[in-house]
Amino acid sequence: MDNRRKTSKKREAVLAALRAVEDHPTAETLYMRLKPDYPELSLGTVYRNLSVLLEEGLAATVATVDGQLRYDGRTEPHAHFICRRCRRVLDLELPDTVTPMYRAIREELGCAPEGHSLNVSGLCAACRSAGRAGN
Amino acid sequence: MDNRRKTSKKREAVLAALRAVEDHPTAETLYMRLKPDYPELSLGTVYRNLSVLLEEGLAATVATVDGQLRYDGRTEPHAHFICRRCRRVLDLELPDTVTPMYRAIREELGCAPEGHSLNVSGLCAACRSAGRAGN
DNA sequence: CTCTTTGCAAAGAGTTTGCAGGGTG
DNA sequence: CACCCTGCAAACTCTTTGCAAAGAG
Repeated sequence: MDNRRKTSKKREAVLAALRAVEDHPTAETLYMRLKPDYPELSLGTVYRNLSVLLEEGLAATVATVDGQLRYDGRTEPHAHFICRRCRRVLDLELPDTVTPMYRAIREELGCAPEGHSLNVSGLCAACRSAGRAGN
Repeated sequence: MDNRRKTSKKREAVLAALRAVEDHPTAETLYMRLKPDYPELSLGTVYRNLSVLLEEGLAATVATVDGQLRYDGRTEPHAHFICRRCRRVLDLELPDTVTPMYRAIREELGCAPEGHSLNVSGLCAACRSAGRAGN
């Protein structure tokens, strides 16, 4: 067996599309964005390539929102804000509270932390001002 | 329309089962645990009752692990440790770093935080000692 | 009695997978 | 030219939903 990975235009396109945007798209959103430029692209290929990118550490998952996985092209650890109204996912830049937390977990529980995800939910700024009336 | 909620043995049982355990079961796990005592129970009812309990704030969701939603009977905010090997979800007692974080989010981004979830992943203590050889 | 809850089974939705053909090294 | 990657569509899995019957107030 060979197992070496070959370069693929589609995979590069998926990664580029993921990195090009600030939002945290679903597989289907990525598919729809790429479709105009790659008319023969199929949704299955997007899923397959996303899973390869995750495996290679070039992409990450944020969370499952409304039953759909959200992907992220940024792999440095950072937190997210998930709006309960528009369902947008925003990046949060927060000071690092992780290092001491990891040490505490290791020492008190004997677990070996390797990564984490911090998602804050609520109403984003846009929805706050838009929605004074409803909700 | 009436809309008043009626008490239901099944719903109480679901909540009790959720509170009885330290783990963070899936709907199906709960179903299998309850089945011996409620032989006529159906999986759909578990799902329906879980969603009612979430709505009433009596239960919470932790995260989607391997495509299945994990539920939690504890509703005070707390963090979780998700083992990448045995897929167990453990409670973490961490000092509160949230209050200042919420304020920062509100002031810098204009978002209104309402809740959050913090999940740390890695190897749990049991898997660490068990798995010296593999993985 | 009225409205909610339930069992059952079918429908939905997101994701994965098998296969035959095309692409890359 | 060996093996990976892709399109297509079917298969899978988790969750939701419609309906008629049972249960609660």
